Amino acid sequence: MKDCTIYKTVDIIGKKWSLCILLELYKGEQKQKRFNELKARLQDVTPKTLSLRLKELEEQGFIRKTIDNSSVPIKCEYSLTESGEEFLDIIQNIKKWGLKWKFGNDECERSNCKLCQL
Amino acid sequence: MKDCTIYKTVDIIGKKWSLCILLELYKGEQKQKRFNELKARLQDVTPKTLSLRLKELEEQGFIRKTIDNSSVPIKCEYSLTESGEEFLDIIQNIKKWGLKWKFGNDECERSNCKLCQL
DNA sequence: TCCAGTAGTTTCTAATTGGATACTATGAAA
DNA sequence: TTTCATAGTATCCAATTAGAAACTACTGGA
Repeated sequence: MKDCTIYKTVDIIGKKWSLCILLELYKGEQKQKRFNELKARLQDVTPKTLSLRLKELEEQGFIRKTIDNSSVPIKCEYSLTESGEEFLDIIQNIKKWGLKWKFGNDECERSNCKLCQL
Repeated sequence: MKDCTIYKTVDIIGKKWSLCILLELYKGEQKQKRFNELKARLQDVTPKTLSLRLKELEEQGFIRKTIDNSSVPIKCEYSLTESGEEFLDIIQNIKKWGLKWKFGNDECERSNCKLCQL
């Protein structure tokens, strides 16, 4: 059972901030986002946790990190890979499900989600 | 951010056996399944963990528990609710994603998943 | 020289989660 | 009376995960 695809995929993206990070990278015009930018948007995340999750997501191929050392200070930019973008369909369905069955639309209206474009 | 629908839904179903339990309840002809039956099918789960997850899933409305005390010993049967069934679309998409991007089809062929009808 | 902004890391602690193992209670059957 | 099957609990411990707070290293600019 532990070699079940579902089981293994949940191990990768079941952690507290993983899906929110992917969602945050999807939002807005600008698809490249910097560390401090993500930290500011995901209000309650600590730099330690954000750093760990970004590393994991990169290792697992959901996101890529590009380092722009043309200017100073160095800027690191994170963006979705192709597989990460495809995973957003799932996140979208989770949101739809959550809104339908668990949390009223109004909750989402009041929260940051109104900006999430899903 | 913590009132984000995604964040909250992951809190509910991000735990280790939750999705596998839902999947197990979906499989097969017989939609009602008993505790020991689930324990046997989800090979590595301990009764404690299974018990906790079933309670959570019931509280959250994914599954329902019906007690058949007509015969002895009492039989408890678990089955998906309507919202639980709808969540299986998401699980199916997670599986598709996992097979496409992370784990070869062959892995799933070798595992119990070949029986999962997703 | 000191501050600001970049992107994190370090340390310590707390909370959550999961596993191993043994145990409970019920009633029927051998 | 012991055993079996039902459906779990209880206890203890280990591992994982998350958070708070402070700190690092780099360089440019005031």
